[in-house]
Formats: sequence, C-alpha cells, structure tokens
Amino acid sequence: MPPNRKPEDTLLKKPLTLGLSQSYPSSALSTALKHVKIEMEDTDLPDLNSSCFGAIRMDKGPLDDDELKPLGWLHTTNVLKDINLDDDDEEDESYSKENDVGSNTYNGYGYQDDPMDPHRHINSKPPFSFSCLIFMSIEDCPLKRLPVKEIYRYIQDHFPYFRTAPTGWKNSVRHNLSLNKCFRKVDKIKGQSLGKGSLWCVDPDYRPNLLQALRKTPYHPYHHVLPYSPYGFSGGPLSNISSNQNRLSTVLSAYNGVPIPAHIALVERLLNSQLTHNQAHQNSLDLECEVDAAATMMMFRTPPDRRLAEHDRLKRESYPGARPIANQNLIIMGGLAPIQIRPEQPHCRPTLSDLAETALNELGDNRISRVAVTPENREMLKAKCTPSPSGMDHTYSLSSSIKVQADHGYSSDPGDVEMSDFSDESFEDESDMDQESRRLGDSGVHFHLEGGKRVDEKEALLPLKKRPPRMTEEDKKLADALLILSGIGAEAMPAKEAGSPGPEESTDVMMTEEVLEASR
DNA sequence: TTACCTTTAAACATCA
DNA sequence: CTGATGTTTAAAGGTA
Repeated sequence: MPPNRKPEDTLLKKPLTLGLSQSYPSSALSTALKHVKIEMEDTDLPDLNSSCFGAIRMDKGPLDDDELKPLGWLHTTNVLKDINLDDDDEEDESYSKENDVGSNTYNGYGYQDDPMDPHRHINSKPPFSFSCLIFMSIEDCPLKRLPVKEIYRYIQDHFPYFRTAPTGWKNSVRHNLSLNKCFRKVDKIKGQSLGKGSLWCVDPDYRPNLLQALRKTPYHPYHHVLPYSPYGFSGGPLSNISSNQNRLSTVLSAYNGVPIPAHIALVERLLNSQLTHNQAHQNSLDLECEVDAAATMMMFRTPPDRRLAEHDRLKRESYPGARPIANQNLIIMGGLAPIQIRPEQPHCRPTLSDLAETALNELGDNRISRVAVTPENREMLKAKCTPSPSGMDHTYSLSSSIKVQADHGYSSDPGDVEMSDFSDESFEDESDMDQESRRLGDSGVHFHLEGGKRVDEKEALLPLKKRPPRMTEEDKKLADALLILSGIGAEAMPAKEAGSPGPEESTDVMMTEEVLEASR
C-alpha cells in the first residue's frame, strides 16, 4: 500500500479530481474546462454514413420487468399511470408485430439489421469500460450500493459475454473498484452482517465523470461531436442553466451516449433520480417537461414513424391539459437518432431538427430557444442533406451557419405547428427552403428554457462564432463549486428568486433513500 | 513521441 | 484450510 493512502482513506472524502484515472489525478476545474473547451471547438458534423458504432450484446431483453419500473415517481404521482412500464417479453413480441416498419422489421429492440441491435455481435465484448459497467450496476440498484458479487452478477446478466469469458474480468472489476477513485467502499453498519466484503458505491464527487464516460462511449453516431453535454444529467459545470435544458440535454445525451435499448431503463433511472430531486423545487411547467422527458424515453421503444403520434397520445393521457408544443423538440430530437443511424434508410438524411439538436448540443447554453433556417444556412443544409459520394468529406460547421433567435417560454400559438413540420427530410429546391424558413420563422424549433437568461435579440442573431464565449468567470467559479458539491445534488441550482431552495447537501444516494423511505 | 487511460495478469493479504 | 474479497504492482496496448 502506498504511503499516501491509508486504509481509512477509502472511507474518507477523496481529493477532488476529475476523470476516471486510477493513477493520474488532475485539477477538477481545469479538466472540466478542458472538456467544455473541446466541446465548444469541436463543431463539425460527422459523416453519418461513416459513423462508428456497434452493438452490445444482450440475450436478455431490455424490457424486463425490473428494468421497466424506474419511473416509480411517475406512478406515484399518477402522471404516467397509463404508460405500461411492465411489459414482458410476450408484450414485446406483440408490440413488434404491430410495429413492423417495412421490410426492416422493428423487433422491439431495434431493427433487425441495425448495428445497434443487441442481438448482433453475440460474442463481442461490450463497448463499456469496467468503470462504466460497475457504474451501471451500482446505479441500477435502488440503494446505489452493491457488493462485488452483485456487481459481477449484474454484468453477467446484462452482458452475457462475461458469462463465458475467462475469469480474469472479475479480477479487473475488483482492481477497478480498488483503484478507481470513482468507487468507494461503504461503511458497514454496526451489527449488520453482510458476509464477506463490503458494499461499493459511486463517489458522488465522481459521478459526473462516470456519466460523462458513459456518454463518451464511442458506439453512437455522434460520439465525437454530440456525445454529451457537460451541462446535462447531474448538472455539470454550468448547471445554473435551466432545468428544462438540462432535461433536454439529459434525454439527448443519455440517448446518444448509451446504446439502446439495453440501458434505457438505466437512463430512465438516472433521469428519474434527477426528476425526483427536482420535483420539490420545480413548478408545474417543469413537471410537464419531465413528463415529456419520461414519455420521450418511452418513445425510444416505439418505431420512429410512430413516435410522434404515440408520444402525443401518451402526453395527453398522462398529463391533462398538456400543451402539445412543449414536447415537440424533445420527441423529435429523441426520435431522431434511430433514423440518423440508419444510413440505408432514405430518411436518414439529417433533418432540420437534426441540425437543431446539433446546435443545442453545440451551444450548450440556455440562450438558444429557437433555431432558424436562414439564407446562409441554405447551402449547408442542402449539402448536408445530400450525402457526399466519398462519404468521408461530409462535415460542416453549424456554428457559422445556424442562427438563433431568442424565444423564451411557450409559443403563444402552439396549435399552428404540426409535428410533421420537423420531420421534413430534405429540400429539393429553393422554394422548399424558403417555405421551410418561413415556417421555422413562425414557429421554429423551440427550446423552452424556463429560467434561462434573456438573450438580446441582436446578440442572439449573430452568427454563433461571433458571439461571446459562454464560459464566464462566474461560470468557472460555479463550475468549481458544483464539482465540489458534486453529483446529482448539484443539478440545476440557478440563482432563483428569494425563498427558492438552495444547493442541496444531499447526494443522489441520499435522495434515493429518502424517496424510498417516503414511498414505504 | 508522450502522457494518459484501460485492461490484464499476478502476487499477496485479509476475512468469513 | 478454502474461497472470496481487496490491494498493489507491472506490463501491454490503445488513444488523444
């Protein structure tokens, strides 16, 4: 044992370092800022056709009972009572039968020839590091703590590769638990006999890093451009931005960063943990957005061509009085990826909402509420919608071409926006583009950013690269503070009006326990 | 090329 | 004693 680490250290607060390194701690803020910087600079869109992604193997469907119950709070609040979260395999089968999409059948998990299909690459190793696997296993446990044996079991259950793999991987798991700063042994409760070994949990300080690592899994089409938002999920460095945008980022980054559908349930839980935390602090508008997010997550199981209608139905059934406009960007963006990752599909060409999604991720701040097509965008859009013959030189910078408009709050007239407006795939000629521009000019792709900073109209309309940098000194200080506060407890702590709850001291683990306690 | 990260293997200690 | 668990070191390969 090295002199700088005593046995008790495992039970104490570890020094705050970012990253998953086992040996090379670094400055939290500098590393965080490095990631932010990378994301700001890396603005080119990848060629969708040459995307590198694959599948994880799953011999157990992603829709197991256990995995489809993470939206407990929605049940308890009666918000999504009509959404069946307890599908079993039988239901999945009927589901897939009902939802065949052309010759390329949707089988309830994905498409038969989809590289993301969990049934492919049966003998391949999952595309997750051991840190991620351990993280997933712990996060998937209600109490957020597991003995090593249960971690093994989780990994084997979800990644059957390990059922037959040489036993060395268990050594790797233990090695990772011991050496990786992200994991901590939990204090044993006096008198409680757990048998051999301890429980392991995720250090809240490092939870954002694990989430980031999970999102950075290279098995999705945008891994080098849109893998995550540093502001998503548990409230990254700039989590003073609106919770709604966090929700958007959460859904998007969760979806982009984690191969579907194997970890939809996990993503739902991660999302849920944040929702639960926010419930006490958010108004009904946010709740509605959360319902949107939850319903959107459910949509990942719905074939793309049925998502809009299905989402609309769920939304209306689960949230009476819901405004339809509220979910459009979510459902559209949430529903896009399966289309985008299918180059053999004619409608895989990037859509306006694709661009909007990219812009949202790229910008990552809360000043953007509308992405509009402008004349300057036109050529880029056309090019983007026409895959290059080589399939390799197909990158564009949105920063210089997408312009934004300020638009906070809900559209005054949501009814005039058809969801299908945003699923337009291409622009055959200039008149189409003009039409689309006008349409977007009227209704746009709205990002509802409740609580966001107001954007000066002039500034908002500047080409993005000319706009001032996002990371202010204040942001940097906040980033540091939040990293110290860490974890999900740091999510969305905007400087609200007096009386609003301040930063929580509780961690997500504590939060979960509180919720469990309350539900008993 | 270098620094860093991850995996793998192995040795050893501790504990039930 | 045995097997599971936990710690540490080392090396190799990959990546940015």
